[in-house]
Amino acid sequence: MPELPEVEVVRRGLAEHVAGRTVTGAEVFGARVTRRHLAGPQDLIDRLVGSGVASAARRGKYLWLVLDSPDGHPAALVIHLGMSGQLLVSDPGAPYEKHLHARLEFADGGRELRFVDQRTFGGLSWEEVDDEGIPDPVRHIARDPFDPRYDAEAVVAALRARRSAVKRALLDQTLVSGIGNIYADEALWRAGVHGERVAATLSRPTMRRILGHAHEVMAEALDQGGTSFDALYVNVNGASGYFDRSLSAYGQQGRPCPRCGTAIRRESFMNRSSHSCPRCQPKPAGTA
DNA sequence: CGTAGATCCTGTTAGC
DNA sequence: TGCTAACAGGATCTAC
Repeated sequence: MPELPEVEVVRRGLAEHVAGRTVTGAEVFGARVTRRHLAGPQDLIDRLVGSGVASAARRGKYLWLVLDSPDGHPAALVIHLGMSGQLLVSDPGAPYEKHLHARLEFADGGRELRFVDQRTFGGLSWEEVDDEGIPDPVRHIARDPFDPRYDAEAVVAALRARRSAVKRALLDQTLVSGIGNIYADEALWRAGVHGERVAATLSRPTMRRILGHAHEVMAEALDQGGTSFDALYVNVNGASGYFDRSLSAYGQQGRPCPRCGTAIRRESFMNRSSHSCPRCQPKPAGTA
């Protein structure tokens, strides 16, 4: 599942393969993938064709291509991969993938960019950007731990202001971005904190430690090219990452905790699965 | 505003 | 063997 490290791997692929090129053709299949582009697929195509791609940017799990539009107004093609979205750099004429939703052709006639998404939780939209270069729908997303202007102490305070479970707070992209279910479970395991503890009841140092582990585990995953275990996530060349071999808690139910040997448990929380060590991460009192 | 829960989607897997 | 149900989960929406 694409969380920050996986999205960053894709961003780097776009910077390498797409930046500096000019869009000369675009095709969108179906309307769902452009549902966030309210003016519809044809309007999106019209805006893209003729635009130059200046660079590839990211905040949290949001990704965008910075465009040099013909009219000179700063704009971006915002891409969210959702759960199963992939960006592929493909040879023109390669057979269409089953869940191909959009493709972009470039002036140099080289490899094209394809958006493939099995579940279509992801999508594409053309957006104006503000004077800091942030596209409209990304403005409410908090800075992620890799942002040079990330303020760890401010995030600690924001999380500790919440009365909800600390895992829910970690997954709230308006407080800190980039963390999804996998890295939330891993960070909480490393910190030895159960995700159902109320955020506001955790000490400042504990919250600092959880966030530090989140940053650290995502950095390690990025080094290994991201996490993937069902081939849904791939980078722009179609290759998967290897970080799933390094997971300690997520998806490890029944396996021994790498720290104490107790079997990792799996629980349902927020309509998702949560994984933790019963010994290292005791549940707070009063939870079933 | 904060909080909690439902919802979108489809391929794969578990269980009867 | 063949069917149904559960499962994966990021972001948004609704209700309170």
